[in-house]
Amino acid sequence: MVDHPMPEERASKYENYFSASERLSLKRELSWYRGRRPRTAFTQNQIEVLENVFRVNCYPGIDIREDLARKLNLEEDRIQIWFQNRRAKLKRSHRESQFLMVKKNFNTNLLE
Amino acid sequence: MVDHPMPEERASKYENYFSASERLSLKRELSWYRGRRPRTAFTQNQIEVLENVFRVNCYPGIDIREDLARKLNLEEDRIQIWFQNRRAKLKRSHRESQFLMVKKNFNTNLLE
DNA sequence: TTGTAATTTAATAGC
DNA sequence: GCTATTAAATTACT
Repeated sequence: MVDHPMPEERASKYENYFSASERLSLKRELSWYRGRRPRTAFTQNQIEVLENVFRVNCYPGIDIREDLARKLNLEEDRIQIWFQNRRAKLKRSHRESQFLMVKKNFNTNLLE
Repeated sequence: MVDHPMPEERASKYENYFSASERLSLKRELSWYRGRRPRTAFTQNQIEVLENVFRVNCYPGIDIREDLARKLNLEEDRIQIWFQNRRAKLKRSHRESQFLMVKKNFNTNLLE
C-alpha cells in the first residue's frame, strides 16, 4: 500500500508558464518522481478497438497485445493492464446481474 | 457546468403536491432508477467523527471502517468513499496553497 | 454557484 | 492472472 508521502507537486505552480505539452511532460516527470504512472487517457478510437478485440478474445496473448500496441501507439503494458481491468469489470457486472436475478426471484417467490 | 439537457424528471413538477418525506422517497426511487445512489447527507456529528479519525489516519483499514460504520450507523461503503473524497480534497488544498506560495515567491523575486 | 457524494477506470500491491 | 485498493477525473446533486 502506497502511503502517499506528499512532497507535493512543485510543478503545478509553474503550470501557466508552460505550453500544454511542456506541462504534460512536467506532470509525467513529477508523477514518476512520486512513484505513480500518470493516468493514461485512451482515445475513443483506442477504446473501440480494444473493446472489439475483447469481445472476441478477452485473454489476448503477448503476440496480439504487441500487435495492438503498435497499431494503437500504446505500450504493451498499458494494453495488458487494460484487459485485466476490463475482465474485472465484466466479472463485476456478471456478479451484479446475478444478484439482481436472485433478488427478483426472491421477491417473486414471496408473492406466490 | 451548464448542461441541463435532460429528458427531465416528471417528478419535479409534481413536487409541491407531496410531503417532504414523500418527495424524498420519490427522489430516491428516481435516483436508483437512473443508476445512481442517492446522495448521502452526513450529519454534523458524523462528519466531526470522520474528520477526527482522518486527522490521525487518512487510510483507515477495513477493520476501522467497519467499526466506524457501526458507531455512526452508516454503510462501510459510504465511509470508504468519504475517505477517498477527503484525501482528494486534502491533495487539492495542498496544491492550491503551494501554488499561492510559489506565486508569492515568484512575484517577490521579480521585485528584488 | 459551490462543495462534495458518487461513479468510472487506469494503476498499484499482494497473493 | 485475480482481487482489492488507490488516485485521477468526472458527473451530478444539494
